[in-house]
Parts: sequence; C-alpha cells; structure tokens
Amino acid sequence: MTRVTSTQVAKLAGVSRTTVSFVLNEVPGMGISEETRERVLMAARQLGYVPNALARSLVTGATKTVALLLPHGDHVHIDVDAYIPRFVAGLSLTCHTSGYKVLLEPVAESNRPGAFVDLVDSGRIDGLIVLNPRHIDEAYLYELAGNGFPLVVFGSNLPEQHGICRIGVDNREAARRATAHLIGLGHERIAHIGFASDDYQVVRDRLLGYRQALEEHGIGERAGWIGYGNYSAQSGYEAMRAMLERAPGMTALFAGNDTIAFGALAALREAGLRTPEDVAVVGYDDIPLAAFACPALTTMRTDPFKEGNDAAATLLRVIGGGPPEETSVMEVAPLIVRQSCGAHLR
Amino acid sequence: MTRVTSTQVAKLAGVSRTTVSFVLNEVPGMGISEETRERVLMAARQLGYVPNALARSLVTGATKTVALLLPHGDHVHIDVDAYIPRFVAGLSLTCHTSGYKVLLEPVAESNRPGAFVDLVDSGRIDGLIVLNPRHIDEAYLYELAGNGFPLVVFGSNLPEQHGICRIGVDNREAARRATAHLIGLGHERIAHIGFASDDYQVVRDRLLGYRQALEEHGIGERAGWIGYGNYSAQSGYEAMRAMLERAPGMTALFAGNDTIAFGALAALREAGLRTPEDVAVVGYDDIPLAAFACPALTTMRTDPFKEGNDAAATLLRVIGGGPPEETSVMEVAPLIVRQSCGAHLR
DNA sequence: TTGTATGCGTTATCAA
DNA sequence: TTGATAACGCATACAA
Repeated sequence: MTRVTSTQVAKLAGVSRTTVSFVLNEVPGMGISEETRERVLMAARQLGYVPNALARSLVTGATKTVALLLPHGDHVHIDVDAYIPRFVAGLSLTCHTSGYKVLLEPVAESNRPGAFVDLVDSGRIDGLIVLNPRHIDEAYLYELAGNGFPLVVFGSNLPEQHGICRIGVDNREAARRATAHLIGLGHERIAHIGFASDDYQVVRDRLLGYRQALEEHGIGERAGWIGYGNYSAQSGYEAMRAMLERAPGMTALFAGNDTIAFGALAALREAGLRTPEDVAVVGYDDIPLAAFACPALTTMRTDPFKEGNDAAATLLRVIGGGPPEETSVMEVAPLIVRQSCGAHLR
Repeated sequence: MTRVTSTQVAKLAGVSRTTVSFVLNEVPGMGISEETRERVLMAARQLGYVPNALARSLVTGATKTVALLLPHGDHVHIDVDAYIPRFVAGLSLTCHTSGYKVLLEPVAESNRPGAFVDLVDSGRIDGLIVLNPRHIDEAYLYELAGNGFPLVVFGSNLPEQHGICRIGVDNREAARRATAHLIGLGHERIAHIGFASDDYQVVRDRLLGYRQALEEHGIGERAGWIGYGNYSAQSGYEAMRAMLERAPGMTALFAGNDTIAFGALAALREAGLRTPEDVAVVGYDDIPLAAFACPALTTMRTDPFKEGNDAAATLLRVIGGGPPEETSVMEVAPLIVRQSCGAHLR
C-alpha cells in the first residue's frame, strides 16, 4: 500500500506542491500556464495520484461525509422491515450523486442516550440524518441543532421549538385515513395491531390515527382489539392469534405495517376466517410484496425511496448553508386498494 | 460548532498536549502521576473533549472505517431483495462492536469499472468488503489485493490465484440440492426462473446448480422452462406468466429467490393452478415472509446476518494483520420444507 | 515525570 | 506565474 502524495507529483512535474494543489483543484484566477497545467496533470495521472481525503478534510473542515442514524441496529429490525432498506437506498443515491459518502450508524436499543454525539464531535461527518429517533435521544438532538450542526430528523414529530430541521409524513393522518377507509366500507368492529415499543413517535402516531378515526365516527374503542407486535410478520401472526382468542368478532384489521399484515393474514387463514369476507385487512407501507400477498393487500402507500431522497437533499441543503426550514411535512401517499379489504359490507 | 482540541484540555489541566495524549490514550509505561492523570481526565470531561478522528487517522494511518461495496446501488435492487439489508445488519454489528465505522458504497450498474479504487487510494478506509462483485470490477480487486490492501470478497467464485480473501456459500451446490429435492419428490418437469443479469457470479451459480441436478438425474433441459427476472416479485410474476403461455405443463418450479417465488405463486394462482398440487414451488433465501406466503414457501435457507458477521470478522482479522486465509466456503444451509412443494408425487 | 519538536498530507496565505 | 511557509489536530521520538 504505497501511497502517492502531492509531493511526489510536484517532484515529477518539476513544480511545487502549491502549484499541484492549484492545478488539481482548479483554483480560479491563479493564472497557471497551460504548459505547467499539462505537466502537473500528466504527472498526477502517471503516478495515479489521489489526494488524501483525511488531510484535505483536516484543513478544509469538510469531510464530505454524512451519517445515517438508524433505530434498532439489532437485526430484529432491519431483518424484517422492508421500509428502511429502501429509505437507505434513496438517501444513499442522493448523497453519492452530490459527492457525499454515507456512514451507517445503527442505534441499538442498548445504546446509551446520545451516543452519536461523539461521532459528531470527532469531526468525522458534516451532517446527520436521524431516522425515527428514540425519545431518550431527543435532548441530544436539540443540543446538536442548537450548536448549529446540520441535522435532519426524519419521521418524528418533535416539538417545533428547538430549531431542528424535521421532515416526514404525517403518520397519524395516514393511519386515520386507512382506518376511515374501513369505516367507509361499513366496518365498525375494527382491530389494530401496532408496535409494542413506543420509544418511537411514528409508532405511536399510527395508533393515534386509528383512534382518531374511530372517535370521529363515534365508534367506541375496544381494548381487546388492540394488539402489539414488533416489526415482524411472526409477531403479527402471534398478535392476531392472541386477539382471536381473547376477543374474536372483529370484521376488519388495520395493521401497523405490511409485514405484520402478512402475519395476520396467515393467522386468519389458519383460524378458518376468510379475507376479506370475514375480516378485511389494511396494511401500511405498500412493500413490494404487498401486491403478492393473498389476497393482495390493501395498504397505505409510502415511498421510502423518495423519502430518503428528500431527507438527504434537505440535509445537503443545510450543510450548504441553506435556510434550515424547520418543518416540512410530505404529502400523505394514497391508499392502495387491492383485494384484502373487499367491498362495502352490504 | 466550536470544537474542543487537546490544546484546550492541556491548558485547562495545566499540562502539555503530550501529557493529555498520554493520559487519554492510556499509553503504558509513561509513569504519569495519578494526580495529573485525574486533572487531565477532569479537564477533558469538563470540556467535553473528543479527539478529532481525522487528525488522529492522519498520523496513525488507521481510519477505523471499512467500506461495503454493494452491487446494484440503484434502488431496483435494495428495493426488493431482502437479502442485502440483513447482510448489512450483520456486518454492521460486527464492525461496530470492534469499533469500526461502516461506509456504504453502492455500485450502480453505470459505475465505471474500478470506481471504488479511488476510495481506497484516498485513504478513507482500512479495508473493503465486496458483496457479489461485478465481473468488470474483478481486475481492480486483484490489483488491490496484490497491493496488500485488506479485502474480503463475499459471494463470488473468483479464481483462486489472485490472493484475494474470499468467503461465501456454494450457491451452485445449494441450488442443486433445492432442485434435487423436487426431483426426489418425483418431479421431472421442473422450471426455473433466475436472474436476467449474469454480471454476477452467484446469479449464474444457481442456474448451474439447477442444470447439474437435472443432468445428474438424466433429465433433459427444456429451454422454455427457463425464465428470467430481476430480483423482484413483479418480475417473477411476469416471468411465470410468460412461461405458462409459451411452455405450460411444468409440475414444479425452482425460483432464483423468494421474492421471485412470491410473484410466481401469484401468477400460478391467477392461472388457476394450485400450489403444490399442480405446480410445486421452491424458493431461495428463506426471507422472513417466506413462511407467510400461501402456501408457505419451501426454500433454501440462507443466513445473511451470519454471513455479514463472518465477512466482517474475516476482514477485521486481515486488517489486524492476520493470515489472509484465501478461501472459506460456508456450509450450505438446510432446505426449509414447508407446504409449497407438497408431498411425493405418487 | 513532563515538555519540545517534528511529521502526517493537505490547503491557503503571502511574498517574490 | 510560482514557491516558501504556516496552519489543521493529533501522536510520538527524544530531550530535560
């Protein structure tokens, strides 16, 4: 691993390191003669010179790197939730297109609050995107934002006061609409399987939206019809089974995400209940496999790829010194109606 | 963003920067008095001092960062293939546990060959993990390995000569077994839907394994029963439909991965064919949703999380100066038998 | 036991 | 038009 430095390029080209730097960085107004320029370029190419990113960053103060903080670094999450990979793909594309590297920083449940602050303080990154931050980390985010560090929080409804740049979809409204769709079909006995952890705001929002829809239509909530899983199909399966045991009789289910819905569908099938005739099901996310569930899953569409794009674009804007427009709520995507919710009840 | 430097810590503690460095890095045999030690630690804590990673790396020559090269950075891939996120999760966990950061480096189809070499030459990373490298990138990998750069290639059967540290599962053997299972059930009219791109070795290996199984049992191959998709369920659906149109009559399908299998199952259902009675189906990967397909999908298990772990562990060993054991083939995981392949034909 | 001096590979300021 | 020279923040050989 013999590394080529600008000194060697300078030597070969017969100029100083300064000149090399000027030429390679195309510093304007330096009036470098075309001939020296050529010589330097030749030498650089010949030696396969690539500037040392660390040295450059040290002096420029910019690392051209951003980090993505992901909840649930433990595999439990990434394992089963189809949302995150697509978000990452979108974010990554936008960053790389702008010449930024992406550092993947999973946040395990066991991480002490604010563990990510060291990453910032060590000067490795120019900005930070946080997906679905934990409650216990919020104070540290406020602090970073307060210090003017470029920061974008995605998918959380943090209070507005703290000058944090937030972006996201209104999960509550989306969940409300999904539930309302079932109500519109004539359902009143609507169950919900959400997430067990309420460490995360988005997670709570979907439950809130569900409740709001019921309330708006004067439908009382029934505790037995609210179940909890993690993000997995298996947990959806188990939650549905448990629910059928303790409080059967629902005619519809709003699942917290599509994988949960897959599990629930299996449990219903196993219990001899038909979907949508006996129990209609609506999911959330429209993962690529949703259309291939049986029956094909009705679900709230999300566009994680685009959301990743937007989150990255917003961060890059802030890094570039743009105005930190505090909050931007993306439009709620449409409900994709397929077979699993059936037609109007009568 | 006012950053704290070791100079400030030194000033506050009333010592030199050297002493600060010694204390904080716990350099052995430096005989620092317990009292100065305390003072330095206090000062560092009080100021919230975090060493600048760039400056440190510049002088130590180690960045404590590795990069993961991912094929198909375009969302098409990450979008639909459940394998990669789990691999990333495993890799990421192992790296972080050892104090290494992970840089995500997608390789888009459009990338010029060897684009990743700049990343190495710029000194940003201590090692590189390449998942399913493209053929056109191989020469550059040989070069890096030849220069002694820590490099682990996962999931490819590169020729052995080049001193590259390779690790992976024998996809061909796994595919052979999956196909043989169908043959063992009495099937002879077995179709296969694989991947359209043969840029990647793993992709070709599964087709080879399928062919090998047929051959070993004296079953002739039928061109019409080999279809191609990308990684998506949609493509599996389309490939299956096309195949049913041009060459119906197969009694079994070996799908190149589980998402393709999901699509194929839907196409079969739509065509009025029952699974497994009319057409048995075997997938590949055992993604978390495989057990919740209908019927539940028989599939070759892979353990991407563990594979990510192993790849990372191997790389870290090489970075640590360990012997670059050239090739290590992981054991082929078992076939998970569920409902989609049914019982013996008669 | 602690401090001084030097180097890592850049960029950037200033003379020349 | 180009070349010394000083940072950037840290680690470390060497001196005291």
